[in-house]
Amino acid sequence: MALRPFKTRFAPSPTGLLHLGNIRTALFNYLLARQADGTFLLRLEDTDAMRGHEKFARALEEDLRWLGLSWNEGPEAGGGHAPYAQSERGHIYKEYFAALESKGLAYPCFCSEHELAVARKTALAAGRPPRYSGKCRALARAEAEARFARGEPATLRFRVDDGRTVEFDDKVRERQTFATSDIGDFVIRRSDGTPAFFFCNAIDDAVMGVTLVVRGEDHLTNTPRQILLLQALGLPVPEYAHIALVVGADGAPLSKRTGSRSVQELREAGYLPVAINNYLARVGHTYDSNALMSLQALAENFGLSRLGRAPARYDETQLIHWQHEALLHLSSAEIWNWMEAKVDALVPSDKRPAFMDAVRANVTFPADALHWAQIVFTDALTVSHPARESINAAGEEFFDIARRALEKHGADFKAVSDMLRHQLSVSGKALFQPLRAALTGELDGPEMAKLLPLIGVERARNRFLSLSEDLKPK
RNA sequence: GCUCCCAUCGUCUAGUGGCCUAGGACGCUGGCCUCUCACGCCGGUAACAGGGGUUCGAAUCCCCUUGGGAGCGCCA
Repeated sequence: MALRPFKTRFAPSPTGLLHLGNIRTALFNYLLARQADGTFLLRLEDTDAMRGHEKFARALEEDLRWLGLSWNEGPEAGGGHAPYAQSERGHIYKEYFAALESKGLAYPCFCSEHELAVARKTALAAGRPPRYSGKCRALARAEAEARFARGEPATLRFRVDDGRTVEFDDKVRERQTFATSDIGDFVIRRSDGTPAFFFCNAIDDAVMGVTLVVRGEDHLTNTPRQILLLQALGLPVPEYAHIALVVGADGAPLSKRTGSRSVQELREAGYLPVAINNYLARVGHTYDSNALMSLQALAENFGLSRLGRAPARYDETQLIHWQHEALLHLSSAEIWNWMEAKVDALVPSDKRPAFMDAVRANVTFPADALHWAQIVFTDALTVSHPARESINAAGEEFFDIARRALEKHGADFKAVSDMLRHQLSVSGKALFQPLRAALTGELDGPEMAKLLPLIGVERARNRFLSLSEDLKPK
């Protein structure tokens, strides 16, 4: 085979939102292409018009771009193999159907769906693999044409002869051997004339010059069929790498039940792309370094040989770890940008740097930032149960003195707490906890010395005042 | 049911016959720092699924069992 430029691809079907498993496959393909300075191709597998929706295609492209997984061939990016949506490539598949038929490698099958379903069921019940019987294999050409003429629907089946083996070297799983007798004749064109997924997928990979297909392990047993198809057509066969699937915390396939979320949901929750990429690149794959890496570094150090072969579990606590790491690397401007408009509206522009400085170590998601912004810059205060207990334990006098300290020293937290310490002879927890509780409604959070000036004397004073009122014996 | 794949701390993993009294990361946890939480630093907890072989020697090789995953469609 002539040396062809390195090309990987991601070929999702736009029938729903992208989830972590999909994205991981996309990431690996992207990383490999980038590492080899090759091409990362995006193709939309929308063969089934009923389920493939334009809006999902757009969402998927947006997700990919957001993660930084830009494709250099495909929709919008262009390239020499357009169109990149299978729904628009019918004429290409048609040619290959014809080629196969003329070589006698494919034949029409008039078996009804119902008939096949029954056969499958009985085979299963009898402990046999549910393969196609080959009933229409030997149909005379004349008979087939007569039935066509009568308007009988037929699928087109690819002929797979028994007694051969198909072998290939999987880049992750190494040598794979399959017996053709385990495969059986399979449908490549549905009775409504649309091409089957298997078929388009293989043809497009070959025709588009894909040299390495990295996909989920669920496609492993599809591979020999596709190889047979490509060989029959004299098309180049790409190399394959089948990666283990990601499963949920319970070891079962990933689902919403097990906490898996769509990329869109993760984005909305405020996860950073670099966090997601670093996490995903380490699920079932390992790097020497535990540091946060850019896509470039992730690509440079990626290796199919460093991939595990067992299904890996999705673990959100590790995703959150990478989110923390990612946050640490952001500049103030970037953090500010990351926090949402809601936060923006609450924080006076001259207080932004101080607010960011005070709060950033305590923030994992924009929602956390919003929470602190509300505490600091709005009058309303929700007091948590433990904070309330701490306040009650401190008592009325505590907050009277706190108020006076504030009036005397202003928003100087150290001076305020010192005054309380001396006048009430309290220190440590008994001193600081009620102060924090009264001022923020929480028992933990950013440094008070930083928060108090932001809250301001007026608002702080009101909080102390209203507590003194509440706690006054009736 | 049949075929294929897989199996190291709770999780992601390092480990390819002696360097393993099994290493790292996340989590959890003790300490320091400290008003708290977080950050940071220093510790700790915790695994070779089970059973047979092979070998001077096995996490590493073989077999069986168990467990998990995938496929067997006119789904993608």
